[in-house]
Amino acid sequence: MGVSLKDVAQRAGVSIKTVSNVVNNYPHVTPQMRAKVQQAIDELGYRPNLTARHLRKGRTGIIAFAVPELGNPYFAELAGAIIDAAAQHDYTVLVDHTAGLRERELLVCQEFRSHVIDGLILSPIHLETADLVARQETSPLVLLGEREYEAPYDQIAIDNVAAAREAVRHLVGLGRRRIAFLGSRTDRERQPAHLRLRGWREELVASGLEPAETLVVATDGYGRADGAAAMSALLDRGERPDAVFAYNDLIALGAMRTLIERGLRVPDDIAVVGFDDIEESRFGAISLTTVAPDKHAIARLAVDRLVERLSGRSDSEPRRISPGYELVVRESTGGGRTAPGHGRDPGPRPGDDSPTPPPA
Amino acid sequence: MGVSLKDVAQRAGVSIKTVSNVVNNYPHVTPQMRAKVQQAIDELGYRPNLTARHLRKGRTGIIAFAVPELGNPYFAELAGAIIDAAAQHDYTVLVDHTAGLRERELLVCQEFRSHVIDGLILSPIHLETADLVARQETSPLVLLGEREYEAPYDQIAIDNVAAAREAVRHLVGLGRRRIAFLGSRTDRERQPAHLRLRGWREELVASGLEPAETLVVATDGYGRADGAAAMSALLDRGERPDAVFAYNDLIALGAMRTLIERGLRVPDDIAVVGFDDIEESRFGAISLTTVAPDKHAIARLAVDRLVERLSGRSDSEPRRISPGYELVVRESTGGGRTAPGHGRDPGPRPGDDSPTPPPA
DNA sequence: CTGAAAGCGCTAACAA
DNA sequence: TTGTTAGCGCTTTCAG
Repeated sequence: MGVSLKDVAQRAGVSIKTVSNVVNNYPHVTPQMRAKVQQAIDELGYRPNLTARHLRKGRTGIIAFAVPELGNPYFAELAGAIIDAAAQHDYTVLVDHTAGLRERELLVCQEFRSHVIDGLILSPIHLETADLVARQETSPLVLLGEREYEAPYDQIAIDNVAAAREAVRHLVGLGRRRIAFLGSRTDRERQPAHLRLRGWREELVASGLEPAETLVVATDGYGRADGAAAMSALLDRGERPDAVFAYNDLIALGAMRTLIERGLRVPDDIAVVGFDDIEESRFGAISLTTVAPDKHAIARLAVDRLVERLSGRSDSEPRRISPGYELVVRESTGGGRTAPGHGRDPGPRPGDDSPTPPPA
Repeated sequence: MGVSLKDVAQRAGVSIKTVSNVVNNYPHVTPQMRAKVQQAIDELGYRPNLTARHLRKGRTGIIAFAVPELGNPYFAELAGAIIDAAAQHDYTVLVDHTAGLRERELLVCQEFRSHVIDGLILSPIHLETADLVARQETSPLVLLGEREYEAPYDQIAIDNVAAAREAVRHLVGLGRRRIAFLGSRTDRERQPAHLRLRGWREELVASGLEPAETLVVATDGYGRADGAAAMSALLDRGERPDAVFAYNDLIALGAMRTLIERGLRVPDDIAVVGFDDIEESRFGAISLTTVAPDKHAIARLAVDRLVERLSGRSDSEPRRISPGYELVVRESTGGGRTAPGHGRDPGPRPGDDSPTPPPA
């Protein structure tokens, strides 16, 4: 086995407590004592057993971040931001993915590494309010993502309806009239409130246009292939939209690929808007207009909220917090061909951080 | 504090051991005893404290995977594969990123979460052989990535030189003569063996072409913006390559973006080849020809190797293992416009799994 | 400023 | 089949 405090103490001829003091940088240790102990530590190659420390202290300094799919750049980018935000508070992040399976989402939020992770940030897809309400685990949980829950947990999400409406408004402003929505869900379970779809509907109505259900295409997943397939399906059944608003960037990118393959011009024939602002969207042959949630704000808010609860500094009511977002106009809707990654960072619009009626 | 075994035992009126037996599904427990205990567990909402279990057992079931940047889809995709592979062995993965900083790479491989992670899979960039040799930490380490080390650790990496040569050969076979390399490093430290660059050089020479150093462009990082900048720099200094081989897909994608912005046609004017086969490469307006390492094989091999050492089943010599790869020809080099994601999965070529001279 | 001892919650001998 | 008990390595009172 490894070298323990006891071994070091023996070697240095001091008590275990003294070694502990040195290891933990306890201030009141005489320099010569410190030196002596340090030497023993070095000689033996001692490294503290964090597991034991965790057991003793009742916390580990590890938080988990669970996403549907790491292969989706949005979540990968978000994970990176969360790792950084957590590091600022001396927390390490354990990233897991649920593969978009309800079962795994349940597992993660119920009994995942109990007592090993201090808290959890979860971006669910299939979880229902009831699942959350039935949650046994007592460690703090912060929810991310598009869905809203009536459960007593903090939720960090941009105003999806407003953002979707802004995207659609942009298309309408461009003179588009037949605007399709790609990425509605096909779950057999009751269709959850789809905020982005609702935004599409509301804005069309507000603009005096009819939200034609024939222009709504469901997808199985949220990837490029799903977007490509959805676009094909739409075209194949004879629909000719003049614009497409996709649930996310990947679906939008897949759809664009299909359009190009079929010889349709973007944005001339069909304009495309996505959602997420993954880096890829800035660099495609045709850069993508998209709703850009402020990922760093989301990460920071989620981690801050979690850490606050962890530190017992806050037992306030759970809140819904809305970080900022902005619509980034690029070539796929006729936006200027600005060099990607340059000259377009006005900063996201300020989010609404004010308390909202607690979800439960 | 939480509910412990003792609490449950008390409640059920049995000993602590009996509860432990139930929790661990120890077979020899009478059904009625099991039921009684289970009831107490449910009533109290008991969940085992894994930290205590870890301390007792000396292992945690957690392995770490450290990559330079999660924002790079290659690493995100690989992380997903590793999480899945680890789950098969009942291991959980803690993903961390080093932000491409040498300091963080050192930290991760030296004292990262000591005794909390059972082992580490690391994809380094800046680490030197000497760093590895000086490593104190005794937990198993498996290395991934392009660099080769003379250190006593398992290394999983495709044959980068051969793969690069195959990519260049493909371009030469297309009649290209002025083939640029994008993504050489600009580190102030001594330039490490750059296998892909070496492959470029070797293949050009073998083809009777001269590897013109003016066609090699260094980049600061490995992202799309770096690729775009490198391509711009090359064109700005008046070079007119007829093909580009990039260190990775992101650089290739960025370069393509620049070419399109400047009105150059891909592949007609300039053909482009990348490396990594990230999903994005299949779905761009112009799909990207690329070297596709077998990510799932890499993940599986890395995890298997680590788990083997963890279980003490193997204290064999560290090995270099080369998983398979394949060159996927797509539109950026004039490949047929096959629908993305379809009809092109002959499976990677078999890798060389035979033992090679141990790295140390 | 340093030492002795208790105990975090669990597992695994060993006993009964 | 179930109970008792001794630690895993650490932090933390409480004395000295």
